[in-house]
Amino acid sequence: MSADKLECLFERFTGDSPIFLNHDVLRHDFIPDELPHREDEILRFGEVLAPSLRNLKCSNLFVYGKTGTGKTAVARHVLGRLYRKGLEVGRRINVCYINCRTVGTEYRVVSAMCSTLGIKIPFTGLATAEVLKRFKSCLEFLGSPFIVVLDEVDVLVRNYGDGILYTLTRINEELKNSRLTVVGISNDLYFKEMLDPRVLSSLSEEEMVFKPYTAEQIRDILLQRVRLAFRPGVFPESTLNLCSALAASEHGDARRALDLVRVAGEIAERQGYPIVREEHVYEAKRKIEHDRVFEVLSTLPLHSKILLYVLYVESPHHEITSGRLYESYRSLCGRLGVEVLTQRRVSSLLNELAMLGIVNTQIANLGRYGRTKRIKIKVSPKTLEKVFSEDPHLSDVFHGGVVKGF
DNA sequence: CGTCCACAGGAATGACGGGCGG
DNA sequence: CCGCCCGTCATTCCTGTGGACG
Repeated sequence: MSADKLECLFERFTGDSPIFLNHDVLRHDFIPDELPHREDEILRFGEVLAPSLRNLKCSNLFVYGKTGTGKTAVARHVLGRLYRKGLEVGRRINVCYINCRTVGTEYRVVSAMCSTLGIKIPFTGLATAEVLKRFKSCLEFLGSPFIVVLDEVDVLVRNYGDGILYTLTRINEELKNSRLTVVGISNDLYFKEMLDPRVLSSLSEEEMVFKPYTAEQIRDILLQRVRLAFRPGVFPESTLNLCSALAASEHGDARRALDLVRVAGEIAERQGYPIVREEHVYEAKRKIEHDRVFEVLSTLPLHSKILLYVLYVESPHHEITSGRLYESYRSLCGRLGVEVLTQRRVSSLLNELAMLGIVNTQIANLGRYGRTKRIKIKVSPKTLEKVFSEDPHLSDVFHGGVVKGF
């Protein structure tokens, strides 16, 4: 790119955007003042948590519904309002939102709870029980209510069991001055079956179900955001309708709908169009899918990437058995000068890849010829190639063109 | 009809980097 | 500084399994 073109590019970003008024309202972490078609849910949520304003124990709450049905937005909205109301009447209400997919382990959940109280916790080195002890004594000292929202709590329970939930729901028995309320949010409707009955009964003192949005409801949501986000006349109705229709066909996921709107706008802006057209939406759809997968893949641990590389080379379109995969994996590790993990470990990594939806696996019994797992990759070669070429360990092998024959 | 293949996946254990209290 | 404990990631050891083969 010549310097002049670059200058042009920069110049376009120095002035106000011809497309966007406020790009931020389309981001995931933006919580609008009004959530269309979730008024009832907000009230219910508020009813359950309001007693904290009197420093009373609230019922624990369990929320479930598919992705993009507004669970997180409602929770954060109510939490924010409650917190501000607390300030207004001079009562400290500790609110803590935790996404268990990002936070990941019991230890990190408890330390996140500590950090909303202002306690610094080292990222390793302490027993979880010790961190919990500090949390309890600090909360007891403050004497104020604490509300913790565990978003995607099913992920945590699947990996670590329901021990932490059991501890958290019983913690009130040891607190004299303060109250802990647990709100669990789950995408998985069958999550309840993983819970110990005692945990289930105390966690779901109150329950809410979020239904998917209909196409019309998604349209309303988009309309609200589009008005805030774009300059007048930039985002035509036909484009908006297309976005709602595409999202509604994907189980009424409002988040995906907003992604479509945002990315379509970005594409239009980058290409210098004065309005966002339907073709930009289709392009946005492709880009989102690609970016999502790429993001997941590129943050994978090295050995998982090596496994993907083997799958990419050996059988981009067909299945491979776990035994053959492991053999190829070993030889590639040798070539890369990387230590080789055991078969057992590789098996676990493979299960993680399957969980992420990157590969399909299926156990196959071949009778006399043993039992194996058939593995098939689900990611497009193009995305994989991009991941490999950007990985410091794999780019050499990949760029060297020595794709076959290791 | 029993055997036995070639793995799956659970449990126990170890190495490592790190914080804590004394 | 030391001895101890922790969480995490990996290894080692192990039992389990469905069906083609003999």
